[in-house]
Amino acid sequence: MVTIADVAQKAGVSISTVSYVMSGKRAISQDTKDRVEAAIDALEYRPHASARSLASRSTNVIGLQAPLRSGVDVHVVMEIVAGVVREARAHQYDILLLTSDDAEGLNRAAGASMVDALLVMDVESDDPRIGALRELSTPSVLIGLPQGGEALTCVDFDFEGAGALAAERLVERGHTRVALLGAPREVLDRHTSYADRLIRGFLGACTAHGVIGSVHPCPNSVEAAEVLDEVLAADPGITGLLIHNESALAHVAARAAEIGGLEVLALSPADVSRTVPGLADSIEIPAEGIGEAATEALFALLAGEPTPRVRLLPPVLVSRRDLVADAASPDEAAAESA
Amino acid sequence: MVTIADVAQKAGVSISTVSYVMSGKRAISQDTKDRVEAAIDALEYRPHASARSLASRSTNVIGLQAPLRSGVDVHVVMEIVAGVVREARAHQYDILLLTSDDAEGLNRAAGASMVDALLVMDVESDDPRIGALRELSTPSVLIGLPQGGEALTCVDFDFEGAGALAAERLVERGHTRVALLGAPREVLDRHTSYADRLIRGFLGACTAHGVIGSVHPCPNSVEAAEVLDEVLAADPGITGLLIHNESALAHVAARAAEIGGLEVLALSPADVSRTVPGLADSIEIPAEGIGEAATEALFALLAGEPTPRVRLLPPVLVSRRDLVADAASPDEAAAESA
DNA sequence: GTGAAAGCGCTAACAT
DNA sequence: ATGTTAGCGCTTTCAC
Repeated sequence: MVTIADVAQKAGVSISTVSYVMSGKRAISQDTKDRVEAAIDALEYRPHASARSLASRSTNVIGLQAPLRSGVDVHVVMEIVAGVVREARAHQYDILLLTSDDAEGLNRAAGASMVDALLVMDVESDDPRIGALRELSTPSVLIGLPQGGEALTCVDFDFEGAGALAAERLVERGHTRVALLGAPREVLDRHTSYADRLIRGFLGACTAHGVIGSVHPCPNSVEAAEVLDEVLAADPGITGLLIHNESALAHVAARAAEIGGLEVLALSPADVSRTVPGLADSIEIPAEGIGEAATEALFALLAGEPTPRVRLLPPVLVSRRDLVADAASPDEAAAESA
Repeated sequence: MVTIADVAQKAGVSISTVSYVMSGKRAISQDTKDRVEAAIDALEYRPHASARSLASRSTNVIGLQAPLRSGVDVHVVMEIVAGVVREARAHQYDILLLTSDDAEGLNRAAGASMVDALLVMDVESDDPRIGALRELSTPSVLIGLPQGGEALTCVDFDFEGAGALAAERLVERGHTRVALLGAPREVLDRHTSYADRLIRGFLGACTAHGVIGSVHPCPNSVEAAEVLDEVLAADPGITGLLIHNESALAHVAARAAEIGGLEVLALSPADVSRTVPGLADSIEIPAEGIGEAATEALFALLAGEPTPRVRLLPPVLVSRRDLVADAASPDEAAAESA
């Protein structure tokens, strides 16, 4: 293995000079710098990550707890992770995917100094990890917005606002009875932060506008279509729907088209809703943007820069026409909707 | 921060004794061991990962390159990763999710001694990373089975066998013209290893049995149903179908049911095909098992144990009846099909 | 502008 | 059965 001493020797300088050339933490003559860099290239020197982190007390690694369990919208999770990864790479950081998704996993990673910071996904409204994070001196960001989490930095999509926006839109279009077909029962039962907030926003706006809104769990499968049947059987007056379930979306939309007289709004990543016919407007979940924003916030924390304790990405209503235009020419459509 | 010296002092022993108590690498009297363990608990001591890895020359971290790009079956990727994570945790390893998915990313992780081993997903038939891995002394396992990859350890599902099994099954059921609706065009164009092998197995068996088989790329959306229309328009004699595309599956199956006279076989994770009605038999992709098997192989390599250079998980045909029974009572059905 | 050397916290010889 | 100590490869004072 090539060490910094090998580089120093080859360049005819001291070890510390090599270190300073790499870090740029002190002025180096151009000549020396050139020789050192030549030696680094020639030897294909790669600093030993552990040695560096032991000496510098930082790892350039972010710990990430991501939900690999079932029930979650797999697409959304993947895109969030992709956003995290992209932003991390831009800062020369790597991602440690923590293998245990509880509070102990966070303590372990932080306690063993494996990471500089922690990113926690899929936070539940009352999550035991929140307490653990608060005790830790390791900076952290939650992707989600739990009840007692206000002491921590939280980044997420504004699900409450999205629920309200959807309800208002349906009201605007003349519907007086509306329903939210949401996550599967297991996710609702777990009181996943986003599901709770979406429901709150949706029902709140319904109440505010004096329309009747209802919420229904929805399985991740074709049976979702049957849920729609049941919902309509129970209340045939329902004409406006909001679907927040990636795997159910196409099935429910298809069934709604068969039935007729229904307006279906989707809440999903743009690339998912774009492929589903029969939708009216849709609200985009900027999944990759969430991952990016959360990671940005983490770096701000790490840099000691001021960061808002809560950042919610705003919901945007996209009309079906724009969605189609989007697919044809992304740039124009983006400019238009801006 | 609590260090090993703090523990040693509190327990009244030397630091090496503490180290040996933790590693179990030499005999320690029960009394000493008790005192050390008490001190560790009392101080909540966590060994510094970098210090340990610098001294021991191993990190207890596996580097993973996972495809976060589009086109792949997101479910399958997530389940494979879940399998990797589970198996890694069982061995006290963590996962470093590499943020660049090229050969340089592998060189960087290995060169900087960030990982003890590498796991590479989504390998293409002719992948530049194969050469990079071969140069590296870091052990690695590919999830996939590329052309020139035989020098490396490869673990995957036997897609070629699955293609053949599917074709044979369709032949058995009397079909003489069969079609494979597979991955989206972008995946086929990339010559992703699994797509290539599936096609080879499917068409090979067709030829062997003297039936006419064809292969069609399939978009990840409802338009998949239209692909089916086109395929049948081009050759109305086709009566047997194999679908290998998670997001297209439900749509194609639904359209096939409308059309009638078709037999649809699915190749997908069990929990996906289970939710789709109208399927005949299905072949399960044991996604989590792939991740597990690959990680097992990696640990065998790490331990210097002999490992087969190629391990392919065998395809199993599951009849629709068992799928349904499965959902009702997993244990019984498992026993039955065993 | 550069070098020497003292750690960072641990493991694993080499002691006894 | 336990202790002493020399590194592991780097960063960062201090010194010039």
